[in-house]
Amino acid sequence: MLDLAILGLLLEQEMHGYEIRRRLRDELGLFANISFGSLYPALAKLERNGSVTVAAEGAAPVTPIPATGSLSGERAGLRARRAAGALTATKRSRKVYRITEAGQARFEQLLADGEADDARAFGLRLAFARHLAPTARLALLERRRAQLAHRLATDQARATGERLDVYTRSLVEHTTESTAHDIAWLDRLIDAERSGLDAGRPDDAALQHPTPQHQTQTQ
Amino acid sequence: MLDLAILGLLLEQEMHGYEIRRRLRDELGLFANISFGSLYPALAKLERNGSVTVAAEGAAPVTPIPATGSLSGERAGLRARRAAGALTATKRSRKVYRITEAGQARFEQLLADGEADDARAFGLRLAFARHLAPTARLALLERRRAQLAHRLATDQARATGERLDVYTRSLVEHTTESTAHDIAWLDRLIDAERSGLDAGRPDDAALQHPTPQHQTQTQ
DNA sequence: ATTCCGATGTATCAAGGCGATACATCGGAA
DNA sequence: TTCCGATGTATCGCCTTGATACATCGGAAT
Repeated sequence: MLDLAILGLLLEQEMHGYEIRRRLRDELGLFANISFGSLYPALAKLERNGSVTVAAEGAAPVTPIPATGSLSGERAGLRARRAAGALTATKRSRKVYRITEAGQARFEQLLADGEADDARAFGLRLAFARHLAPTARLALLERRRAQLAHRLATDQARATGERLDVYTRSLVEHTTESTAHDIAWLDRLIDAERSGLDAGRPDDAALQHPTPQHQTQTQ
Repeated sequence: MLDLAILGLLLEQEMHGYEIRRRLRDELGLFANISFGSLYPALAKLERNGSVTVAAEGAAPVTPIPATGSLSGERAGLRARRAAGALTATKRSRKVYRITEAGQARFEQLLADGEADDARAFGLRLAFARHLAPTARLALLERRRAQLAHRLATDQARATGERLDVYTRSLVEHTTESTAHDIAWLDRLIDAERSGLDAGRPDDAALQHPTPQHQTQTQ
């Protein structure tokens, strides 16, 4: 899940961890704050399995870590070292990540494999929907719509059936409205998507069966 | 977080784990499916710290299985007993939990301590809002409103500033709309809450704010 | 009638996300 | 000068999730 976000960003340009987080927060808005406790392990894992490589930067900070038995080393230590002019005058440590071909393949697989489309995963996939084939894009939207429609049904059943106190009832009703709102939005997206399909490839649009053999694309 | 949900349900009546899950799913709708991997550890922890007690089970008219001479009748009950090889053919194993006074105190503390009001936590607190004092209830709503107002501001900035592709833009815009919708809902709840305060305790209402209308006090 | 199956019920495990914290460097404000 | 906040990498403990295992019960299909 986080892998998808990371690879999707690296697809456009290489960058380091901190910036991945910033982009996710400032541009996508998806996931206000990805925690570093998620981000760095994810990057390490992606590097391990060959999806990304490190194009090192700023020379690694050589200062070998004193293998913390006691972390009591305080800022005093830092200050003293700097004052003493102790070197390690290295650059800022920074690891710039670049996506590999294996990583691109992994990205496409994660993007298409539509399991578990919760709100987060769906939002993420939609944000990268431009990398999907038109039919896959449509499938994504319709899958999500089906899920929401199902949820709407159970929510409405709950709202009508139970005897709830004022606050719970208000919550349930508002949840139902929100879901309906989401569905309406998806319907607009689906319509737009279908129009695009009709315009671009009238043959495919007319056919229910894909038959992707003779796609004379105008791409 | 889950503790709050569990204690809140046990407040009304004692029940066992599976039913807690069912109630959360069917009645509250909050958290479609709380996983057992969350539920049982949480119950164990609550029992350990004295918030709940187990009103042991197995009971019910049993018909203790006229054993066919073999061990087949003693498969019942508790794993410890099985390990010990003891016999006692009890009923289905079922642990009914009951909230203690310490648990009630814990519930009230969790409900009031409004840290970290994400959508889940807020929904949960609202579902139990009837257990809050009117002023605390109002505070809960206003805290949530402030958070959403802040988010709306940053979302709008994002929507106007960046150059985004069609899908991302649609996502951002829809997110913004949804947040605005949520805020409008909260405003209705807040107004209703203030009316209640005014009617019930005009003194308190006078102390709240000079103006009956709240305004966007973000930033 | 017996067998099979789905609902009920408790429990654990691996994977992963999150918040807090540590460590480290730099530029600018006080 | 000193202190502070932004940038930057990394780890730890806690919690949630999804999958899985085990066990029992009532009813439907054979």
